[in-house]
Amino acid sequence: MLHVAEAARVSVATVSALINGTATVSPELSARIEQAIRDIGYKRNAIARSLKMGTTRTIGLTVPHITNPFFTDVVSVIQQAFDRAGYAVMLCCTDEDLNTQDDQIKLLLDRMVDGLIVARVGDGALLKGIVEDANVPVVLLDRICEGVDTDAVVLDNQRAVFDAITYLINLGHRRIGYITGTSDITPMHDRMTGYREALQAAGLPVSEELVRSGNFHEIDGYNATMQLLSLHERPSAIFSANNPMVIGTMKAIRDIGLSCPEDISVACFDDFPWSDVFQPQLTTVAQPVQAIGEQAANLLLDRLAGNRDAPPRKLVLKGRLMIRNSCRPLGTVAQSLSA
Amino acid sequence: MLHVAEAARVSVATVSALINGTATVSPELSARIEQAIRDIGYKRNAIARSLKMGTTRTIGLTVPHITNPFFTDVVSVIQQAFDRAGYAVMLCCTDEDLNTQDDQIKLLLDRMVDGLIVARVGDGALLKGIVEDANVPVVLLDRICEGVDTDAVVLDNQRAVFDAITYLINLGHRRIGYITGTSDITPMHDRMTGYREALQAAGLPVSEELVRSGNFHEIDGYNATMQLLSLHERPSAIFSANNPMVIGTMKAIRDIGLSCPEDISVACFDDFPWSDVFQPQLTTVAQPVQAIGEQAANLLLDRLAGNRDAPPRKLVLKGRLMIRNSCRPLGTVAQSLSA
DNA sequence: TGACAGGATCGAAACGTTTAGATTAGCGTT
DNA sequence: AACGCTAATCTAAACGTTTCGATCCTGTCA
Repeated sequence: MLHVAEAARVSVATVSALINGTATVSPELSARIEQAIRDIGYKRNAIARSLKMGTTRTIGLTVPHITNPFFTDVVSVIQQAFDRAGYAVMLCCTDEDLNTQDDQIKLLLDRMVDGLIVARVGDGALLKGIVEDANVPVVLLDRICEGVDTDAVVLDNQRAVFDAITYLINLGHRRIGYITGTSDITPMHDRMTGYREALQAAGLPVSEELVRSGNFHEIDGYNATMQLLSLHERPSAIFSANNPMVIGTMKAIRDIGLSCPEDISVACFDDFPWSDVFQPQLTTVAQPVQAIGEQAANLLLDRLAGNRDAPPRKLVLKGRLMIRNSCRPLGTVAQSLSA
Repeated sequence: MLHVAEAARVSVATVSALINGTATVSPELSARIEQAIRDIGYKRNAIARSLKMGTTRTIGLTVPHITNPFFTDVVSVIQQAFDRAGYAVMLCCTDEDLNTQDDQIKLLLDRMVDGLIVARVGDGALLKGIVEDANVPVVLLDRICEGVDTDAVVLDNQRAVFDAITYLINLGHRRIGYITGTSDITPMHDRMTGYREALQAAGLPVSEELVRSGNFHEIDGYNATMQLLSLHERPSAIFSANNPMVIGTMKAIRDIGLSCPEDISVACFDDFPWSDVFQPQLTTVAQPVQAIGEQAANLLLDRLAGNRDAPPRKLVLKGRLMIRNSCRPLGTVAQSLSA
């Protein structure tokens, strides 16, 4: 900018005034300055501007795994929303690791992001500190934190799983295997609650041997399924509470020589774009990814627009059971239901 | 930092020296400073540091669509690599739009990213300017630019498609539909060349009616497939040169009442994690995503480490044909091959 | 004609760092 | 006792903006 000012024979203050439109500058100086800008190829340095203004027009976004299609979609929506609003987004993947998450959030804060959208991992102790220090607005995505009072958009996980399990029960399934992620995050906890409640509501026992947990990866789903399938009395259906893990479930079923839905029914949380075109067409609980992403972006943009003091808002969206053909009715349906 | 300095009764220079280890500071001052840092909860402002140092330890990454599984995976790998190296990554999705891409790259440069990884869109005129102005190192990903002389990592697209089409031909297919993306980017161009050459090598005609192009989205694949399937003499196999479009292809096949591979064989570019577990198990050309991401990251990290003057390096990796069960041999194989 | 309002322009401080160079203190040599 | 050397510390400028308040000019009005 100094060079521009010199070339146009004006002060830097005038250049700044013209660029930002913060004061009127005469036509002739404007012309000179604009010419100089073109000649020099000047571009305003956003870092210097950020330092002075105290705002970076950048937000931080952390998710556990970007390869999980649910997060992929949400990230995509959020990215677009902030792009439209003229914000850049720094993306971090925490790989479901608490320390990684802490490091990344610190890194983002060091870089003076204006806001944070976090699909958190672990117990959120650091997050609590951040929110309370209240330097930047943060919105929680998908997963909320007990002690942390801030904006959030989540799914009614309990209800969604309740409905899915109830659907399986109505098909005649009595032994329903359940594969969960680590239970220290709310969605996994709530989904598990939905599972238990559905069984209880149907008067069925909750057998611990039917519940397995893994760390969200395909391999974990594979191992969990292997265990379920080698039970003395194996389940007739399996519900996987997480999207990548269900791939592992399907591989395990294949490797053990069974087929779905003939030998075993499968349903899972989170939809895939290809669910209704490959066989078996998976019955899933679809999250409204578009809405989730947009709402999260809107909540944060609203705070960034200056609405800092409004009380925390918590949006709870509804999942939708997408019934396809990966779950089959058991022969005993009629009797079981009438029993 | 000023506050820390005051609290510890030292100068800011000493605080800086201690934090960065750029000079020795006596044990007693160190203790006082560290205490003050803890008391105040001081965190270094990365923006101010960036301004002074001229480096942000942030890189920009632009891809056309993050929801394309190929890019999802590559982004994930790149993100991890830079995370390990202490860099943040700003992610932009250009949505296959040239103007969007230009805007985003400008935005990234304004923010003084230290480097750029670009899976480009369009003819790359702006990119050429950027690379030539040589302020920041850029590595091209997946797609190269004619006039732009910079680091790049790409696939041998031509060979990969040549092999895939040859495979179909060996199965006995003679009319092979081909669905491409817009041909202004190198991979699409090269893949198309591979298609033509494979046909020519087998002495088959290249019929323009069998070639359809779309804009990379599922719906484009759907429409293109619909057109191919309504041809007077419809193809016995379809190859989709892009990953999301093949979903559209499968939907079109389903909607028209055909099935794969019984009525029509399908293969495509880019692998899916679930390819070998759902039916039909798609035959695909798998790109080495892990290697691509790592190589791209390494090329850029090497430049960032100071190796600015080395000549541009272009890495060409090989695809791998993953043969599954979505392509069936035609009855006429024996005769055709011996003919 | 002189005072003054108002618009255009400018000078300089500030944002929070890093760092070159100056200063100081301590200590062994001669 | 004077000297020089080294290590520790400090002062102040610089990075590229924004912005407050000051200055300058022009024209209007009494």
